[in-house]
Amino acid sequence: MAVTIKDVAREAGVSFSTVSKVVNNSPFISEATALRVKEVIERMNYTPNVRAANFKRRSTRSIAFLSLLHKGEAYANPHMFEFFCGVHRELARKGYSITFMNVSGDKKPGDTLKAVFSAGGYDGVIIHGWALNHDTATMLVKESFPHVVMGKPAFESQVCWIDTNNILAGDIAARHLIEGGSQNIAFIGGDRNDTISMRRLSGVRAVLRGFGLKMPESNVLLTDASLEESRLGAAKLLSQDKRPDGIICSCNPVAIGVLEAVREAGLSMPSDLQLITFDAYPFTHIMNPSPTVVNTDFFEQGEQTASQLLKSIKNPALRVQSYVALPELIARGTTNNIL
Amino acid sequence: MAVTIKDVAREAGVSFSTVSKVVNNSPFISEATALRVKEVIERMNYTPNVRAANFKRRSTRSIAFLSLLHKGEAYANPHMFEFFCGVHRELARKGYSITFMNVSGDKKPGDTLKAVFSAGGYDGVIIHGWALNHDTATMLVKESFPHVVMGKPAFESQVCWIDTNNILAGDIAARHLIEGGSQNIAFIGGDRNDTISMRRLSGVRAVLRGFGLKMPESNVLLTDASLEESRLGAAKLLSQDKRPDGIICSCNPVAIGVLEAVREAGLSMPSDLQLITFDAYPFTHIMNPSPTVVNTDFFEQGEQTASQLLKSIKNPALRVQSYVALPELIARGTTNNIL
DNA sequence: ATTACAATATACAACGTTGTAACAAAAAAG
DNA sequence: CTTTTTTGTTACAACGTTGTATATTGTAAT
Repeated sequence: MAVTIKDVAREAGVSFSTVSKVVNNSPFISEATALRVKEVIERMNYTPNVRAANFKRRSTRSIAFLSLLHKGEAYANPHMFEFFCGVHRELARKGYSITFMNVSGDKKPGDTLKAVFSAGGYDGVIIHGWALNHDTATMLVKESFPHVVMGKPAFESQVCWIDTNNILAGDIAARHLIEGGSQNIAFIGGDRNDTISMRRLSGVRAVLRGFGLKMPESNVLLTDASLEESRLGAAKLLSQDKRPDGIICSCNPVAIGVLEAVREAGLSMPSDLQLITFDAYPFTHIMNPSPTVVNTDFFEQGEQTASQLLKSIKNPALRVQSYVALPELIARGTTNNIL
Repeated sequence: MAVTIKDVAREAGVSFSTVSKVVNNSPFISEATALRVKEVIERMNYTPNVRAANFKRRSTRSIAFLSLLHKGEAYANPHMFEFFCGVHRELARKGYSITFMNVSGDKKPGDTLKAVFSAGGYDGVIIHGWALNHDTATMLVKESFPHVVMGKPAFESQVCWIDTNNILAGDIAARHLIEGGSQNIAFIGGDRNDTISMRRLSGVRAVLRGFGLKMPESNVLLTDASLEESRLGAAKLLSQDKRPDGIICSCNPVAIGVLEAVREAGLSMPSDLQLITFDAYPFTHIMNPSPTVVNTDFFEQGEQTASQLLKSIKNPALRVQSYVALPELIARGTTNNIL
């Protein structure tokens, strides 16, 4: 049998309430007693029973992290795990632990989420935007359960979310290409369902308008954002009469496809055309040429998300919907980098 | 106030023990009663209080996943997260949840681990070999706490571990190069502290011996396994008199460095020399040329680890130390792939 | 000396389950 | 018609904390 608070109390000659207070650093305990009790705790090798404490305190000091997860996810989507690392660090710093949950096994959407708040095991939840639909979002709001959604949902909703400013990211990308001399810019990315791609595109469009530049609709390729589709699309674009002198890729698989198409077309970057993409992907920096990117610090965004969640656990009335973590340009080999 | 088991009992006209048994699918309850109680549970929207249940049951049905974690980890080490995904799927299937913990913030090594088993919050632990030293391993064994270590520890120990057979992986790599015609094989990898690299090397050496081939010590480069060091090392190796016609790289950063050196030396693969590496890294398959790899399915290895842990939770006497997940050749563009 | 007031320490009732032992009822055996 | 066995249900004591209300002590002001 493990040593309990009562054993310590008996040994130290105090009541077990006192021991509890010492353990929880209550201010209503004199220095002297605290020291004495701590000595006994140390000597008897006492560790509080978290299960009992959780039960009594009605809080587990732990939050749930919900996301979609498939085999190969860590390779396909490392940004999400980097985000997770950030969340983790911030929560750990504040004494919270974090439980990872997969939504992709749900029979009905929202099953896992329902389990999270009804079961009483968690103080809050961080949920990936992809793992949320309109109904589950409404559920979240109605329960007024502490939460933060990673990524602005595609639909209108009252949930608290945190995201990168993708419109601004598009803005930065377009601006960089224009400064580097591009006039005839193309955009290759995901279709309507890919809201991130759409937001980046809208940022791009706004900048072009501002500079009085036109982007003909034939220069906007919305596909499934896969490597192969992008390669084919880019090849067609590059073979046409007035080929673009700047391409903005909505994400890395697209960029890699486009890079191949450029190589196959025998063109070189950045002299013949510039290319820019989003979210630095591991090892792309050693590619030749290495793509210029507009990057987001997902680790930092995770930290911010966690810190926001803790705030709203303390004050459940808090409602935040905001862009954090400004996107940042990393100029590399596929653009003319004017100072 | 949330609805408790007592409310349900009163409403259903049974004792609250009965409700508990219905909830836990005890066989000592008649079909009829069970049905009636379930109806009330449904109607009153009762969900058991996990905190109370955990406390009483002295089990949380949750396990801890300990690992080293730094900013950028998800990019540098996606295999670990893929492993984690596998662990997660298997545990979720069996109704266990999984809590992620970071060891890198420990003041003294073993602090987090100590918290895991003394605090009584977890039924078992999966710990990364890197996050373990000799002392903490001994602690783990002495506590006889259910655990599995990911990766065979570098030191002798009684802990339960699961790993890929890296000696076999080295064997497969060397064999493939020899079959492709290489006679003068080099190995570039991490130094003595990098046990994975060492095991792969020992597999390589055994095969060469078997084929009666020599690998001069000058062909074995043990560095920090970084991209840059490997590039420099390979460049030197390739400029020497009797340059190797086959290079085995201990991991991907090494391989990428070597690929650069080969390109810079104006050599082409696989005609001038063959190259092989380990653990398929995302997007390397689109590189030109794309490296041949001896791969491990980390997802599957995670699943096996989880399943092993659950077994040893049920039967704490179980002691397993084993290689699972056989390495598998993925022949790509840097080797002569003889059928 | 008495009273007032902090500052500390204690007593003890929760918290919501689960598991065990006790019990009742029905069925089977004598 | 009793006795035994089986099956289904109940009563209730834990589990180890925390927080609140209460008691005790020490110090300062009257």
